[in-house]
Amino acid sequence: MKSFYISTAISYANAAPHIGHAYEAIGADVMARFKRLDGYDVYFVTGTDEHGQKVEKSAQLAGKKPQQFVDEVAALFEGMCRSMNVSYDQFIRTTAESHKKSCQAIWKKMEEKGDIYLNKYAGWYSTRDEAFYTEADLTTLPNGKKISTETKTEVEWMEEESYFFRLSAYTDKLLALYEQQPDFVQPGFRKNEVVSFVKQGLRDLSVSRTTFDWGVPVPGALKHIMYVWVDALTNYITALGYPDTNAEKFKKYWPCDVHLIGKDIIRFHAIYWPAFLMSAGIPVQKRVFGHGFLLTEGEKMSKSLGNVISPENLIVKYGVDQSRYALMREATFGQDGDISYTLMTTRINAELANNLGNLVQRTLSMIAKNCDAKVPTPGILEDVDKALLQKAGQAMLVAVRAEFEKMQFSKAIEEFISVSHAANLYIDEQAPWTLKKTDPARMATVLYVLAEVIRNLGLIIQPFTPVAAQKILDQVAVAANERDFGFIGEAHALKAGMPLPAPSGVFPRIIEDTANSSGSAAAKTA
RNA sequence: GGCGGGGUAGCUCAGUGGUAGAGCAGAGGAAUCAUAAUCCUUGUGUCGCCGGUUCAAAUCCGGCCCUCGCUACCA
Repeated sequence: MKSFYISTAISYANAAPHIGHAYEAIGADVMARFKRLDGYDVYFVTGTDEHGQKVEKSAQLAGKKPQQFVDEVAALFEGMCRSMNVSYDQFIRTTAESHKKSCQAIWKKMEEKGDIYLNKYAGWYSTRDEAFYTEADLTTLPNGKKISTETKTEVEWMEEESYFFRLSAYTDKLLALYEQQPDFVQPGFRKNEVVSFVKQGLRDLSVSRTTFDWGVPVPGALKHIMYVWVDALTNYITALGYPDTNAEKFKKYWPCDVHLIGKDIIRFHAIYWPAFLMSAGIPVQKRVFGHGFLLTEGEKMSKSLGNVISPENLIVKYGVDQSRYALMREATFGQDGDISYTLMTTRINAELANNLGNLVQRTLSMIAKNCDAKVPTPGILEDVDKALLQKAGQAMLVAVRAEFEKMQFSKAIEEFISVSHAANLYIDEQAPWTLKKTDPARMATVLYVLAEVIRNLGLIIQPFTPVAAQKILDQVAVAANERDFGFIGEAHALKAGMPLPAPSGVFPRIIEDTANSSGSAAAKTA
């Protein structure tokens, strides 16, 4: 069985999860579910990045021990994933003992390779910004003092003993990697950015700190704490059992098929991480996909603007499946996307409720009333019937699969929504309510074809709306073990005469409370 | 400043040489099985601006304007 390993970035555990975390987790989940249904042995990892100075400080501010603090934050992230029905196989935390061992092991490998050396890290440091600046970022004032051009804060020259990673030695190897694996960084425009960055030439990377304690100690130099990115990136192999490269999971799933991350951390994943892996003698991952950010009405969400759309609010307003669908549908994955309650409500109503939900409802209720609540017995299929079945069968799977390969989830949705539209058109043209009086046998054929289309649609939507999909499949009496994509298409068509349960609505229309359109409209129950 | 994207119907976008397209929103109609859902019809838009190449340009070339991203050690 082909394997497929997908990871999200591990979320930095200094604050509670927000919609961006949910977006990434759902994107990875949709992909993971698709691959499982499409016959892959999938391993899906998400988790939290719990070390570093910021966590240490946030814990202090909260009056808590760092470990207690991250325990609580990690629980929030895990809870968010569960509430969004994210089917991860492992939730990894960087404070786990196994992870420290893994980090120290990869460090030693890089050291053995000769890529780690001790030196001084020196630069212009702003205490207020907690950041180093390069000469180019600074403005010299008339009095000779230097300030950050952007933040206007004063900087001072700092020197700190630090271990360095010989990143400069990997410039050519990385460029060769991007050349040999054209899809290594996606979307393509991100790859261009990465390549042009690397082409400038890479400087060695400071990979340890001595100014705080909350992290993984450098082996043999305990006052040094590993730079958080060495720590964080290594989670992807810790999760598979590293440093035991003979571990069953490691052998089965590494190299990772896709690291799904936000566009802001592409450099770490597309440059540092493969360099670390090459240094440590570990095969590099196959792909890095940087998704965009969610905006609302063209603006960043922020508490001060009061325009924050939270995962919890989405679930309350729309339900889990609909929220997942709206997020995956509204934005082109890879680019920034604009979401708002207005846009999402419109989308959910137009596509899930009116188009797909109503197709299921109108078909199944006709079958319940006119076909003895059983899968109708079809007569000879006409060309229109065959055409629709074909469109809803293998052809749909092939088209959707092609979009998943590119992680173009919104396009994948368009593919099956167009099938649903075709089915609605077919009903209107065939008018089974008229055939009921003129040609009941033909009516049975039409309703059979529709039920079969609904079966295929129920199968294909599972990655996006897993719960609703199960309800639909239950309503057309599809056995629990016949719900993977191998069952899409005519070879596994519904058997006439199977008794069907009473139909009930799956995707209710969202009724906006006009008095408070941005807040708490309720979904009418079906 | 350098490099790279974009600028097409009210909105989101597709369209890389040959009479401008889709979805949503709006308007009209049909139908009535269904979640006031469905289906059909309906788009005269200076295709950012100026100039050039061509029989022919949204599509190629040059210039300009606007906008977005990247331009290393917080993550």
